[in-house]
Amino acid sequence: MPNRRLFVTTALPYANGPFHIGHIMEYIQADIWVRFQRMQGNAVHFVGADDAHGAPIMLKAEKDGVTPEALIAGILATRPKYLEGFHLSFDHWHSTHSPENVALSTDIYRQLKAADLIYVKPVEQFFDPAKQMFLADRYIQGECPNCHAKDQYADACEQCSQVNAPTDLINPRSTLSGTTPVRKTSDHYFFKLSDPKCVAFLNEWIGAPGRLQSAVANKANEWLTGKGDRDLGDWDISRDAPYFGIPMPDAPGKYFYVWLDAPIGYLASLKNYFDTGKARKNGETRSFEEFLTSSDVEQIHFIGKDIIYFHTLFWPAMLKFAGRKVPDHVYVHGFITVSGTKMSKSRGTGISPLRYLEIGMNPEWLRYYIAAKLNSNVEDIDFNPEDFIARVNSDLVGKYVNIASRMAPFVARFFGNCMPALPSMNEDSGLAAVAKHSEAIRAAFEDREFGRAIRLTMEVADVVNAEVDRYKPWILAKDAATNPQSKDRLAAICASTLATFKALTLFLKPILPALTAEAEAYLRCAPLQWSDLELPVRPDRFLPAGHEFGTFKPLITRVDPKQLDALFDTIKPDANGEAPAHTAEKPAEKPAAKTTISETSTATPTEITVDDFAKLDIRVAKILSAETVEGADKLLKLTVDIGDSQRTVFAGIRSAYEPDRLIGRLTVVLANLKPRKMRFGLSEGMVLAAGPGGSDIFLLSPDTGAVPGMKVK
RNA sequence: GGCUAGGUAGCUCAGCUGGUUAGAGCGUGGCACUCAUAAUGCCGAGGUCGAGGGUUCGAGUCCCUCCCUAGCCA
Repeated sequence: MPNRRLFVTTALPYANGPFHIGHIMEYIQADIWVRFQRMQGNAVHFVGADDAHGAPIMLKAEKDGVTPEALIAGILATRPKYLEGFHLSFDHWHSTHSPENVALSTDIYRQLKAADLIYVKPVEQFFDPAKQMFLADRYIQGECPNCHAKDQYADACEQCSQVNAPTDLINPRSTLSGTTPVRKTSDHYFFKLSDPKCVAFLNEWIGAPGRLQSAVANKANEWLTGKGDRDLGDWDISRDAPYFGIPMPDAPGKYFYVWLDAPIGYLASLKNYFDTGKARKNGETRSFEEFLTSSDVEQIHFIGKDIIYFHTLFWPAMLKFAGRKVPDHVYVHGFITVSGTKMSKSRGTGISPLRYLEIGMNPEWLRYYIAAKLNSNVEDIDFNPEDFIARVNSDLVGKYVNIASRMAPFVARFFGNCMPALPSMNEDSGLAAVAKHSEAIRAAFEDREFGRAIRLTMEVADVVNAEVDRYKPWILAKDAATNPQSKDRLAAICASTLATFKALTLFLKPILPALTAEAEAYLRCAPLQWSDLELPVRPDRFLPAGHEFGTFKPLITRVDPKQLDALFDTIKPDANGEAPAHTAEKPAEKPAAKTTISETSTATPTEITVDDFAKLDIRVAKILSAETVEGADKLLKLTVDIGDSQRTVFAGIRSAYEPDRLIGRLTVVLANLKPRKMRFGLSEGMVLAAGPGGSDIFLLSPDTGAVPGMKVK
């Protein structure tokens, strides 16, 4: 019988694009914890789902010329290759756009209404007459009333950082249609979070010892008590048609705000998991409703720090007053940065998890590295390429795998590839270190202190490597065939080391499922469970004498710095087709300046399809003018004719070309590169050139006969 | 601006309820070893613990002020 029954979720990713590294980090964190729980013999039901509703998806689908359903189905189809690729052991993956979610959302809403926590209030908002829809703040731009900066969104102005209401903006316009929005009133439905019974409940829920990390509880409390500069407000849960979402019952033309049905998607996914029989296969015989209402089930959500508000206030309150089970824990993590810079999808920085897999990098390297940096705090972690290489290569290859690797030849040669008997256990042996640390390692996993778990595990590895050095088995091997004393000592060190290796394999198993499966194959043991390691360690039971090993083969390869170059070299455009702001003119400025490891990049770019290539609008262009740029010693400002229009392009070719020589000549330009604002003006494309830089830069030219505007294909 | 966190060796991070000369890994300098995926072991250098006050017999650890970083403000 399992000791604990856990219902574990990760935050639902928005279905308007593929996973980014932040999603993968969260899933790795949750997956390690889940695998650890399973190794403890606990029953875990680990589910995820796509968050598929809301205006952004509706609008993106419209832009792409597809239905929202087709858009989210396409995204849903991309999920498995990531989940499998990074060994993420979800038991089920579903979508908020599902019958289960409609039923659950509707039901929960009705319960909240019955509990007298829903009311209607007219709200005046901007309305786009062209699109016939209300506009969320992010779709309105205008002039800042304070500093008069143009094209500012409501909220904080980029120039003067004054916070503006959308209705304060001067000359507001809809970014969807470009028209001037009008004010319009409509009824909105509100969830009465400020109701005393909600507040009382949340106070108790947030304050329950051990429920939330202390920093999270502090923050939630601050919101709850209005200790910041704003009181606790009620929650607007309706949106007017047109909206891609779940229709509200008894309210024609109204839909649930996406954030209402999104967390309910946790339950919808679980329900589908039950209804399709997967829960039963996973050992849970009760029905969905029975399971969820039973007090022995722990409901645990892993989320990022950006969505604490929803998960510590609305979500528990909704569940509570809909008469449902409330979350037992919400575990919050920070963001992942890359070389100290914040990840940005639109700027194309960060690491593409797909590219990571495509260029053949081992997913367990990333799992290990992320685990090594994670703790239970809400702290950002940084992906540092040099650090990544050092940790993975020295810990996994140099320490852990090396232990088996240096013993395997002796065992095969002198002991028939079988475990020798372990005569006695020294104070400073690897196994003594195992005994000393195993409980702390277990506790660290439980507490999501993965960095500590790894530190302690590597301490054991250090001890056993030192032990091998003291015994010097390579010297013993010289006369072990004829000298029984040497052979005994050799047996002792082999046995101690291999038993320790097995324990290390167990410790690393939640983090490195595939690698440790290989190690288990070498050890010829059943899948390791935490209970295999009884304390005090009994080598005769943990790894008995006479047990035969498999053939040892290298378990993992080292990270090649060139792979990291390849990872950062060509950052793929994201699903929106937005290319990263790479421009030919400033090769030295790209992040690779910090992230390049090897001097010469010989990375092989991944294959792309014809469709990928078709996204590039490469054209023949005629250079109409060329001039130097004041204050930029590498740049030339070019005006080019690309057939249907003229463009200004800044190109970093000054070191190789005199401006006068360029005027009138033909070259090749990437015309649909996202315009980039530079200090000297807007660059609206990229001139294509080859060469390492300096005086060795060579502009491309078409053969005679080409005219400006011709597309390269 | 208010609030919540964080600022410890070149890098990444530990330091529990205050207690002797502040730790680890990586990197780095030297030595040893050669079984092992040039892996391993030993020795060393390297920190005014963001700054300044205060409490205390004693503070990285508690209190106050300030500086910097990240995030939240629905």
